[in-house]
Amino acid sequence: MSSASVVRGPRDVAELLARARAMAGRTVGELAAERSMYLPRDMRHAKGLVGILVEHTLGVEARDRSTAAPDFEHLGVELKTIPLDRRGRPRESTFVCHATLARIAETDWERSDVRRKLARVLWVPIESERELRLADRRIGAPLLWSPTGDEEAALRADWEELAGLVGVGAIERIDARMGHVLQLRPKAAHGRVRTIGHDEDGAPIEVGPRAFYLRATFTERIFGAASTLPTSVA
DNA sequence: GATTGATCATAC
DNA sequence: GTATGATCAATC
Repeated sequence: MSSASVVRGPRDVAELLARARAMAGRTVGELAAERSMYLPRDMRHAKGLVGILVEHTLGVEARDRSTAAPDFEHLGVELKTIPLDRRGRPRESTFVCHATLARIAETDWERSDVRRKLARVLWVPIESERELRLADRRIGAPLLWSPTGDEEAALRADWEELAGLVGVGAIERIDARMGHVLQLRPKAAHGRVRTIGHDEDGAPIEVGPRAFYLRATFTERIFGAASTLPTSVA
């Protein structure tokens, strides 16, 4: 494999999986060196960097960002890295997608960005103990996942509750404690960012941008169900 | 220790 | 400025 070359997109899911499996056991430092990517010492300045690195390594191509299409659009597969602790449990919630507050009331679960993104996900675990240097973190075995019937029902219920509240102008009453598996949380470069929402009367109001996230308790079950870990979390 | 709200980097 | 890639850090 030549260094820093652009990786072409995988032809099919089998090729994508083969590439992902080939990454397993390698370190973030190795992958970064191949792609001539600089790794900051401080994780504070490296948020999202491993995600981009894995995208490039697997061949996610530049694409239209104006629609919420999955990373591998022609395969219908979304790529997500997920930080795991030494017990194999997710250390963080998982960003799903931006919430289009002004328009969310016009859609439904079936046509939602959340459902489209999560229809099929290639999870790439990253060994992520806090004290482990970024370059030394290893890539784990990938997992191609689609929601089970129960999982989709849970996602749908949360989405409908949250989107419903946004739709009736009650966004200010939503906080991250809502949602059993799916949350709506702030998502912005900094605290002064504002976007347009609507109040109860349909009048435009300025609110902080929000995004959908999967709770760690939800993603933990995904890995628990398929995991080869010696003990699952009772 | 887990969770919520805030924040950081990059592409366009 | 918006959206995607996430993790940090204050708080519970």
